[in-house]
Amino acid sequence: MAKPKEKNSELMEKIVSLCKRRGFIFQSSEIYGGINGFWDYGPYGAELKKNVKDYWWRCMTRHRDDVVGIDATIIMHPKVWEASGHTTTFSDPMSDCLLTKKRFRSDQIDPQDGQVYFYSGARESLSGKCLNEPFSVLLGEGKNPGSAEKVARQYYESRGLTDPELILDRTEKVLGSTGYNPENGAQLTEPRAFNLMFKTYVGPVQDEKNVAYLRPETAQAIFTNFRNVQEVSRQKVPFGIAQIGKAFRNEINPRNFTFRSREFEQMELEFFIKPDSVVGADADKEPVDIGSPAADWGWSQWHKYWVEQRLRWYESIGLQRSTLELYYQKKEDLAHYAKATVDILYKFPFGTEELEGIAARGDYDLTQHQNHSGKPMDYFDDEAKVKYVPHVIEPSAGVDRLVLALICNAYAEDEVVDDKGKSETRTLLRFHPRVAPIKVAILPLLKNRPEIVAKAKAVQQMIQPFMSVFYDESGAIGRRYRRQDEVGTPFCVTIDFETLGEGDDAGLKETVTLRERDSMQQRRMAIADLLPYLIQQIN
RNA sequence: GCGAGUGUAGCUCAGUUGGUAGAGCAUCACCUUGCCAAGGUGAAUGUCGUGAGUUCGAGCCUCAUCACUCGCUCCA
Repeated sequence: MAKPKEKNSELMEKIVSLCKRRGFIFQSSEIYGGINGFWDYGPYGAELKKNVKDYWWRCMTRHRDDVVGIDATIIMHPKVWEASGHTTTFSDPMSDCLLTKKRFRSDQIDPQDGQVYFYSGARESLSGKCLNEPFSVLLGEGKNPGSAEKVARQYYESRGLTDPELILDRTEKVLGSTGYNPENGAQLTEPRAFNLMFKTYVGPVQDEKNVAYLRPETAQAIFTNFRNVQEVSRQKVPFGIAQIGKAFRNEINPRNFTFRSREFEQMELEFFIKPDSVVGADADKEPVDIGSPAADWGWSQWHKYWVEQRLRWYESIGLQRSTLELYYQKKEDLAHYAKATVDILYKFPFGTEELEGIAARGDYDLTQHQNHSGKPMDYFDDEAKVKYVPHVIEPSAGVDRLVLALICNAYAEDEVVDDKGKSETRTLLRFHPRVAPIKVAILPLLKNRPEIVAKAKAVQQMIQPFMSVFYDESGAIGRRYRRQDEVGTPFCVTIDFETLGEGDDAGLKETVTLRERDSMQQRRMAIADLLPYLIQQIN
């Protein structure tokens, strides 16, 4: 099994290298040695990411009657995070075993009773070298005292002493201690808080009263704005509020390129629905048509609907269903308030990992904010003539993860055989035209023919207002095609003598060669048809 | 956070037992080139991750630090 893994990490290295080389993704603050968990997007990466966000926004808000968008601040009132539960759940106390270095969540260690052996240090019997480092071991009831000594000796050996003689300070009976490794009795470090939220201070004075946090998710601003938005948009439940924005988490260990970053961007929708009791929904009933919402849908049907909507969306930007996996979170793993959560995973080279989570969260969030703020979050339903706190379905996607998935998915190495029969590798990114950073490259066949160059520039100017265009006149035409392949440009347009009406076939005047990236096929197209064709391809 | 590994030009890497740095590709200019890269000529490029130490002298040795990769851990 080691072999495919190695192959995958090689693939990942090639992708990372391409990202750097062609200007998709750079390490943040690189000239200062970089900073762990932060990444920048270069020219092509920024275009790609922007295309992804724009397309999500278009599909989720503008193309729908029942979703509106907001754009909220990153820093919010600290009570927001108390209500959401992040202040408590995002700071787990952790302790490490001094001997094995294994890490424990302090609140999950079973309390133990027994005798604690306190050592003040140890000395080497041969050299007399002394180490005055205190260490203690908890000996469970009815255990051989020798085992405590054994653990202590191992500890001092790990600190560089050979054949250490223990210096016992004292022993003490304890009850319900969580300060020792339940597996070997070795002392744990003091619990340290692992606060996953970035802390900052509002105002110039750094006082505990001014503490605020950078949001760990964008969703909470949707809940806090629920009443405002519902009123001004004149939306009726069911309806949704969408938002795209930065979020921050002090990840313990950022990994896998941009996949787990400390600063990242989310695309979140909170879709508010009527409680099942109001519509008389049966959670076990399958929706008749998963694509068309019905009046009697409850949380279960809406949840399935959004999973399907999101899958279709991923397909529409080139992530085939075969590259995705659905993970239905197990009951015991669900947060206590969640009714169901489905993760959409992508098969990355480094493993199958989450792109988006679609959670049915009941009325937990609005109720929490209602309780903490004292402001009503309920909604009067004109049709049903009842008041209720809406329930919510939350499709929450990571933009940076998706961008990385799109790059991984697009990366391909083709074997191409040239006319001399020599085979070579063609590296390309098969981006869907919708997300490709450059839509079309304009290439004059020869750069030393002013008429061709002038015509190419005219074509460029015609297209430029409508999409990202790249003009390139340097080097052989084949090389320029390959350069575009490597950044995923779906179309190349070449201007030649025929375009000018100077070729053998005068009928080709005002036509260009349109070369398609994936098939490398070329065809002749009238300049007049070019723009409508391209616009249709990228929308 | 722990353990192991890596860090030399934009990228991939070479650099002998310590003697003030090289290749290929890429880039730029000019020429060439009539549709799938790597033809010619020329040019630019690095405080060898960063900081300290040992040394007459460090890319090479020592320590620290930062970043990346892998494994553990973590992942509301």
